[in-house]
Amino acid sequence: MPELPEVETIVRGLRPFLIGKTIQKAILLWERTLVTPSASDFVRLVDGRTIVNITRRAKFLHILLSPPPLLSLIVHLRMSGDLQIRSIEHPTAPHDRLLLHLTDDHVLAFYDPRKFGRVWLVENPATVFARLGPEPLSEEFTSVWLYAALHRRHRQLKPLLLDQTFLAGLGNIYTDEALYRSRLHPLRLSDTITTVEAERLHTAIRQVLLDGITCQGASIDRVYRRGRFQNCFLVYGKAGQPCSVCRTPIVRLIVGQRGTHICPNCQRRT
DNA sequence: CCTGAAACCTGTCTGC
DNA sequence: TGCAGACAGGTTTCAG
Repeated sequence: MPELPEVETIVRGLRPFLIGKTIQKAILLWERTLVTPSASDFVRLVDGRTIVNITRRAKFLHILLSPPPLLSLIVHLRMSGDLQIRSIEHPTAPHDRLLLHLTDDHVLAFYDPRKFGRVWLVENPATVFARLGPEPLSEEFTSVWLYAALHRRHRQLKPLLLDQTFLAGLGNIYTDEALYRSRLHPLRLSDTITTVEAERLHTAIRQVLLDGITCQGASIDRVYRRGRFQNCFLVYGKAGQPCSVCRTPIVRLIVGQRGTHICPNCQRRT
């Protein structure tokens, strides 16, 4: 489900509600959701801890638990995950995988129909984030960095942009939209991108993510319902519909096993 | 190093 | 109506 803008929206929504709340009891409903530690250690370690902050790194949510030494509760929503606040009258729903009962009679539920989502509880969050590339909305991500990084590799553009060790936060939708906005073909080899093209791609990536956040993400199925960025898609899910620039029908192809949407006229391979 | 395929899962939609 | 098949916003692992 969620890419960077959706996760950012969820974090911003949860932050004012969760900060200051204390965990009274944890219930793990699907064992494989928890990467580390063991279920019994997890339940024991979070019990009685207070949420002091919640932030985002790439597509991970990072919930900080006091007292010191602080523990990091890290969540990746993968394809279908969501974090939802439940009232004590309706504390669970089908597909809930982890419940955190809070002392104010609310429940923080990790809801995840496809069971791909994962949770970590660690002392050092860097162990989970170790391999991630830069944040695309940070100052570290510049067009100069992007050009150099593209030329250090020899890979198809789209799978490279989806690689979280290269750049952290893009997913299938925002990659297609960024490539379309920068008029680059998803199969272009990364080391053939010119300086001007890298500048265009850099601008498009940042702009599409910022637009997504402004719209509070995109809602495509019933899992994530908050956003309206789906109304602004120019290519994703638009196969057969006319390109907004040249009216050529949008084409759907498969790149790196992922559905990929392009304007075959605006996004030439050579 | 790079690519593609398969695996992890469940739900929804389409077409016969 | 029933059923097979395709498809879904992600990531990891493995073979070539």
